[in-house]
Amino acid sequence: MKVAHPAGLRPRKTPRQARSEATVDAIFEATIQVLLTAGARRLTTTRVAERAGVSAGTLYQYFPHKQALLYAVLQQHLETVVQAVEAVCRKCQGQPIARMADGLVTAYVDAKTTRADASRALYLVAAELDTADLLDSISKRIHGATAALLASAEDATFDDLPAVTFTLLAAMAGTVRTVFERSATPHMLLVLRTQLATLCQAYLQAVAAKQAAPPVRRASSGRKVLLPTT
Amino acid sequence: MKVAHPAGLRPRKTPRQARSEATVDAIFEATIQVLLTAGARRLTTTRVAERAGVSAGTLYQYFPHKQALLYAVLQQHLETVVQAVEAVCRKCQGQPIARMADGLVTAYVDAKTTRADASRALYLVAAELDTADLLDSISKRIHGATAALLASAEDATFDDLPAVTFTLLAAMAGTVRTVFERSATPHMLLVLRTQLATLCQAYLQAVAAKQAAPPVRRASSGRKVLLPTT
DNA sequence: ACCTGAACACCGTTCAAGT
DNA sequence: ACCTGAACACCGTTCAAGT
Repeated sequence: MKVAHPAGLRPRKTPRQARSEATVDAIFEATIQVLLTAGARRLTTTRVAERAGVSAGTLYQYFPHKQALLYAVLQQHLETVVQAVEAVCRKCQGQPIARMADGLVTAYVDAKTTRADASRALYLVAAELDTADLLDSISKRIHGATAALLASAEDATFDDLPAVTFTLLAAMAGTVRTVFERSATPHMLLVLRTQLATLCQAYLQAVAAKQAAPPVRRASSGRKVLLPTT
Repeated sequence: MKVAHPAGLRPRKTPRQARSEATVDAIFEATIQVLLTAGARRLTTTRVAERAGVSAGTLYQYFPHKQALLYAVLQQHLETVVQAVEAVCRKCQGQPIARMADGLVTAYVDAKTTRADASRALYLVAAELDTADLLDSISKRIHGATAALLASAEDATFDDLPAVTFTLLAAMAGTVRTVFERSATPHMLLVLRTQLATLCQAYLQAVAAKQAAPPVRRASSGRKVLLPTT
């Protein structure tokens, strides 16, 4: 995958030989390891270089400064999340909004759960970086995919699609983040999955401008019947 | 307000004379100023001391390390938020859930908006700190107040009150945070207020176990009529 | 091409000496 | 009691010298 790097955060040189490629991989892996074992505050370039088995100078041959290194690691992680969201957006095209909400929540939580510890470490690291542009570009891709998904809903249209998409994603991302930042217990993760799905479904149904076809039975109380969280 | 400080983050000494009290105030204010003008990464103890007009040694007389200083500033900000939430929880006792949702969202967003720039700076700073215990204690107070509020709802009860409270708050806090972290435009703030209120109302109505009295008219489509966001 | 490691500037933190 | 500022350890970053 080719990504535009903002000025100053571009890796210093691209490895052209097998040896240097191995070096970069080692530095990369070492960064995650140090992050996980020593924590964000004790992550020093010296420590990373040592763990990767190279000298400090070598590290700086590939990354102009510590920020660029962390940026690269963060970028890889976010790329995983984006691709998971994009995949689910393709998969759920044209389905009812309840299924879309389920799909998005599942994709998002899964993507974070696979490397929950790294996720947590990276949330912390992200703050020490100038990540505005990276987050912007990632957000735009997620926003685009999600807006297209919602527009294709079988049972609803939305008056203000950008605002709805924006809010839905901010709520999802924010809720997941809030939970993961406090090293989530398995129980919290379970609650998160079911409740967040309910929340997203409820929101989408509340702001739906029309329901093209009513494929969802209603309970006598008048409350919505929510699809099961698959 | 008296707050328990976790071991190691306690201010080193309590000012007992007018002179030293002024010193601490100056350090405190200088920290926020440096945070706002220089940013989190360029916030150094030297810079703070300089801006406060004291020597580095003096700063370390009151705070055992940089973390403790930032911790104190963060703590003050969070205290403001908690008190705003607690106030609105008292005010909305016994009202319908739609009004509660509105009240909570308004209180939360207002609390963040009053010092939006400091808020943003502090989100960044929080990551460099060991804030688990502080956030835990703040969360518990907010959770307690909110759970009590929801339990008093005029038109609903909840099967799993802790899970509902937990999710509602994580969604609110997370959404607000996500928006504020990208220096929110006035337009985004407006969208945030209205949409987040809708989202919280929709969620609470979706998980309400019963509606004691139906004071809310229903639209012919079967969708909920949401109370206006005051 | 790629790597090393001594060297430099700067930051967090301390402490003996001042008022 | 409170404050100063020189001093120390450590970290980010560089660069001349090696293979």
